[in-house]
Amino acid sequence: MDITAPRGTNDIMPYEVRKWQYLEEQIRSICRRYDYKEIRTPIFEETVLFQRGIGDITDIVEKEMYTFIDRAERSMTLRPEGTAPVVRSYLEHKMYGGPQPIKLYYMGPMFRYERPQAGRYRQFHQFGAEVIGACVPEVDAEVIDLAMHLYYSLGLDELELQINSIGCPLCRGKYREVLRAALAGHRESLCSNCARRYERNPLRMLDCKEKRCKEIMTDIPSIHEYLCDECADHFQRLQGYLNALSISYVINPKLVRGFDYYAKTVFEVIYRGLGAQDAIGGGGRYDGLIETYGGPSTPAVGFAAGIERILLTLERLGKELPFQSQLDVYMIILNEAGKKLGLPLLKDIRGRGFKADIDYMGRSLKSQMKAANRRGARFVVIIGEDELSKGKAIIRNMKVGTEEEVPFDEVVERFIEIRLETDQGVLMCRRR
RNA sequence: GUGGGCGUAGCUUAGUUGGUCAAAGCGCCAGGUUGUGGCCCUGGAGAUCGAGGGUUCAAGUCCCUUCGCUCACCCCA
Repeated sequence: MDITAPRGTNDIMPYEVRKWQYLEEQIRSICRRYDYKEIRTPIFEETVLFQRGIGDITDIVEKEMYTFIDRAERSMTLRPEGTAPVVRSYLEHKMYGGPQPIKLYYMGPMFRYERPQAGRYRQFHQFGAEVIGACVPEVDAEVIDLAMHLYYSLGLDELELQINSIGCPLCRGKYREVLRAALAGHRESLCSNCARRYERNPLRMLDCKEKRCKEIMTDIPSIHEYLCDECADHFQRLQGYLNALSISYVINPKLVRGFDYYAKTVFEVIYRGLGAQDAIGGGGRYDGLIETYGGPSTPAVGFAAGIERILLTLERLGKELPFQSQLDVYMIILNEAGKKLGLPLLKDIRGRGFKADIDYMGRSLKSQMKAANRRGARFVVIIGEDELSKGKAIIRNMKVGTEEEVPFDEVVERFIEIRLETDQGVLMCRRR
C-alpha cells in the first residue's frame, strides 16, 4: 500500500472523533442559546468570490487557494474561509429582505495550499459565526462573547483576547498616509515584504514579524489617534460592553488581520503555548464587504475558530473532555446453539438503549473475558452449555465480580432494573 | 516557495569507529487454570531497517538521489 492521505490532510481516527463530536455538540449548543442559525454552503465556489472578498494581494488569494477548472472551464476554488460564502448566500437568498440582523453560524472544512506545520493544515476545520445587518458595537461584543463562551465552556480560561480598531475606509486612508510619511525615512531598512506592503497595504507592516521592522514600528503613531469620530466611538463603546460582560482583553494597536474586508473592530484569540500558529480564533467587522459584491450597503461582523487548534490547545493544557464510552454489556457465547438464543437477546439489549457487543472470533471463554475487560464492559452475559441446559444466562458484574443466573427471557428486564437501581444511570449507559 | 530535524516490527525506541545487528518494552494472539477478566509467568506471530542507486569482501550503520513526516520562515484557523 503506497497511497497515503494527501499532504496536510488528516484521517480523524475514532479516538479523535469522540473529541470532535463533543466539540461540535458544544458549538451547536451555544449557538442555539445565542440564537444563531446554522448555514451550510458549498465546499467550493466560483474563484472570483474569494478574489473580490478577501483581496487580490492577500497571501490567501495570491498563493494559497486550491483552484481548479471544471469541465465547463469555469474557475472554481475550494473555500479557504467561510465568510465570503456566507455573504454570497445572504445576497443570493435576499436575506436582507427579512428582519435584521441575520445571525448565522457554520462549521466545516476549509482549504489552503500551504506547507503544513503544527496547527496548520491544508484541509482544516473552522467554526464561524456571522451577524449581518447590524452596525452597533453591542453586536461586536456579542460575537466576541459567543467565542469566549465557547472556549470557556471547554475549560480554556487562559487565552488572551486581543482587540483593535483599524478604522473605516475614510480614517484608515488618512492613517495610511501618516504611516507612509512616518516610514519614508526607513524604507531602506524594511524587509522585502514590508517594502511591498509600503506601497500596497501599509497597515500590514504594523504586525510584521521581522525584528528590524518591529523596532521601526515601535514608535510609529497609533491608529487610534487618527480614527474618525464614528470609529473612535464604536471602539470605545465596544470596550464598555466587553467590560460590562466581564470579558477581559488587551488592546493591541498593531493587530491587523489578513483579509482586506475588515473595518473598525478586529480581534484575535491566542494561546501562547501553541507554537508559531498561536491564534485559535479571530474575526472582525466587515461593513464594506457586502457592497463590494454589489449588495446593499450592509454592516456585518463575524468570527472564526480553528477546530484543530482548539483541540491542540486542549491537548497542550492537558484538558480532558468529559465523555465516556465504555460498553454496558459484553455477550459471551460458547457454541453454535447459544447463538440462536444469544443474538436475538443482544439485539433486544441494544434495542433498549444499552451499548452492547459480542465476540465473533470464536475464542475461548478466557479470551472473551479478557476482551470484555479490555473493552471496559460493565456486565458480561455468558451463555454456554450449562446455561442452555438450565435455561438461564449468567450476568456477571465486571466491577465487583458478582454473578447471578437469570432466565433468558428476563435478561433484558434485569438490565433495565439495574439501570434504574444505579443512581440515575451513572453506572449504566447514559441516554439523552 | 525557502530552511532545520527525523524516517528500524501496530506503537515508542536501542542498535558502539561499517563485520551474528535485526533487538527491547508496550500492544496483538495463544497457553499456564479441560467454563471465567484485571496481577504474574511462558511461548508465538509480526520489520523488504521509507524508496532507488553508489562505495565496500561486507551497509540500519558511509555517499548521492528521491519520497514522506515534522518544526520553523511567510501567513493565518
